[in-house]
Amino acid sequence: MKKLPFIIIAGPTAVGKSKFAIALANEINGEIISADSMQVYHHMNIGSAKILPSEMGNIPHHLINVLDPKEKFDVVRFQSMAKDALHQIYQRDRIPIIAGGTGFYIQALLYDIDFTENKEDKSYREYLTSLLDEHKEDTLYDLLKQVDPESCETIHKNNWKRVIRALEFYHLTGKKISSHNEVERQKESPYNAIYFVLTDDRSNIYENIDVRVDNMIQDGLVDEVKGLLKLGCNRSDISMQGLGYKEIIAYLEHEISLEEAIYQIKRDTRHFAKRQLTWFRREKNVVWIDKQAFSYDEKQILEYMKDKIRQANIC
RNA sequence: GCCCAGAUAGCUCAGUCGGUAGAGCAGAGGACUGAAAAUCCUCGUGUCGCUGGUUCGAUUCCGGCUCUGGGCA
Repeated sequence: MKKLPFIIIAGPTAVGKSKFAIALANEINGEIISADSMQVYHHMNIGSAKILPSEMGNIPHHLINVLDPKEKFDVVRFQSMAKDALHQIYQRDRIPIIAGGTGFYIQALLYDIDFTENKEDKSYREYLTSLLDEHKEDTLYDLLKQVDPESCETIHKNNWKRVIRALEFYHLTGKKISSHNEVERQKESPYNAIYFVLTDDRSNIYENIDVRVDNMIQDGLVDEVKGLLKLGCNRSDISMQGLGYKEIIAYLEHEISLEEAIYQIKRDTRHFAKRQLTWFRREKNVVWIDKQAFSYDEKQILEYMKDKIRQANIC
């Protein structure tokens, strides 16, 4: 049975992924699935650097503007929504192009990682978090040592989110997350995929970020955040943990100056871009596209992508 | 013009009771399998402003100079 086609265009923030995704979609009869944890939300246009409907051409975009900012969004939800979108696209006999910067989400979809094992248990997570609040992180780590010592070898003591998740996983399934991960890691993708990572000279990426953040402020980021607060959003919402949102909230609550908020957004976005690159570097079989190596010639880059897609016999 | 305080890593600064120096931030690398725009780990040699002097030895003490703040005229 022939595997289904699956094209990924990833890369750090502000390299211009969406533009290439649209251009490619036009040429190969594609539709775009966004792999972005913030662009899924309504009312978060400026800070998430969402493309405007007018920029989408006639290309259908999935997973953009589909959730209320009060709603939770995570890998599992992404995976299930993205799979729905995939089925629709295959039914129309078109090619899915997964575009975005959230490597974790892309991985979950590409390898069809299994997350279905358990339901949620809020009270247990709350209990674990309360240990943290009482500064009993040693107790937390000791719990994990008893239950899943292998995980303690890979999860650092200070990484409380992962320590809590590992404990939670054991609590809910009676199995070690370390062995679960071991199994999932072996998985081969069910798709006939090609994984492009668009990149650029580091200093150019950083410059683009600075310019982009300044533009966001000019375009009214502060008002956008004010509006979100009026809708009832607050710091505890996942959506409000996004870059540009948490800092502006801190500014609006008089914790920092606007100047400081802008500085932090730029700095943290730079850190984020760096982390994204770390992720893609360790991903296997990635086709790197350094814009500089193509002298920033978009046509040339597009041709290169099409060649690679043909060579890989994707479509 | 005079007085005072500074001058040390890209930035902000600490320190060396004289034996050539260290934090935070920035920056770099890494991890990540139900918060991922999240969370976490690792990495610090630089004419210690310039120039004389004292000393076995000065970035550290003393003098002069330059620059930067602040004050007095």
